Amino acid sequence: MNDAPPDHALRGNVFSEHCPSREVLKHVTSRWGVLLLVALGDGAQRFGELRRRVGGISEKMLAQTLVWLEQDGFVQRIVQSAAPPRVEYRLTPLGEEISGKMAELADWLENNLGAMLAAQQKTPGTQIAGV
Amino acid sequence: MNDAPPDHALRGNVFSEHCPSREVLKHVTSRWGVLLLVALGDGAQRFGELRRRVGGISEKMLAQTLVWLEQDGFVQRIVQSAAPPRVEYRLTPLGEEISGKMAELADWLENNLGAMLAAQQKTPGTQIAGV
DNA sequence: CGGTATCCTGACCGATACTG
DNA sequence: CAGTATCGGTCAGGATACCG
Repeated sequence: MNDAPPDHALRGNVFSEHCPSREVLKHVTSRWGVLLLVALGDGAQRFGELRRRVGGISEKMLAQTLVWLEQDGFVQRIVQSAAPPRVEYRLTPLGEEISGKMAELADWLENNLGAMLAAQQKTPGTQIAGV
Repeated sequence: MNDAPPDHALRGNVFSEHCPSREVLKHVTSRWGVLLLVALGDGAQRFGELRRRVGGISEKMLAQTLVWLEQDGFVQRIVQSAAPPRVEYRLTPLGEEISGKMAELADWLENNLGAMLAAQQKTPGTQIAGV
């Protein structure tokens, strides 16, 4: 098939309230979406592997988030057998791209965590009470 | 005073459930956090400007998200006057970096939106691996 | 203009139990 | 192992009203 759709035919605008890109943005930046995309960047992995790797995720949210990412075209679900259920999740080419970006973000965050924690401890010039 | 070389002294791990990086990640990937960081990438802007630019944001969440970003050290709040209140928000050097990454993400998303919408309309493609 | 405080809803999300 | 179903809590987030 001609799997090169006209990406240029349509351009989103995340600043526009009703742009469909908002929905995708919501999925990839969701609490677990970003972590799953980064984790899958290392290659196809099984349900249980992902569950163990992403600290704190519940089965429900793992399944839910994988569905989102699959529907958006970032992840492909591959059933390898059925006797003992064996399912793998792997990034699509589209998913590889966004995974790379999220990995960059995560990596930068991990490296600069010190600076942020330092910032958090400084006396806020304008503090809002009760936040 | 100069007892702060924290950047390399501490490295986070987003996969770890209780790592403080999770909190920062939550802020920057929050519904409005990513959009505000991208918007502020164009330069310092006022409250009302941001409100108008980011479609759908409420005053409460604008203020709230700005507080988060300020506390994490990404945004600086600058009061220029008090007669007619004039407040500007601008990225710190730290904020510039992460803003750039989020802008890349948003840009990629906008450009590839067509591919994602196409994926969403296809029948869920669970594959039986003949690999 | 640039916020702040309060109330309220809905969704995200976790815990648990159950299925194939 | 890989989920699905259900219940319920917490909290992001919206609406409104008010202040400097």
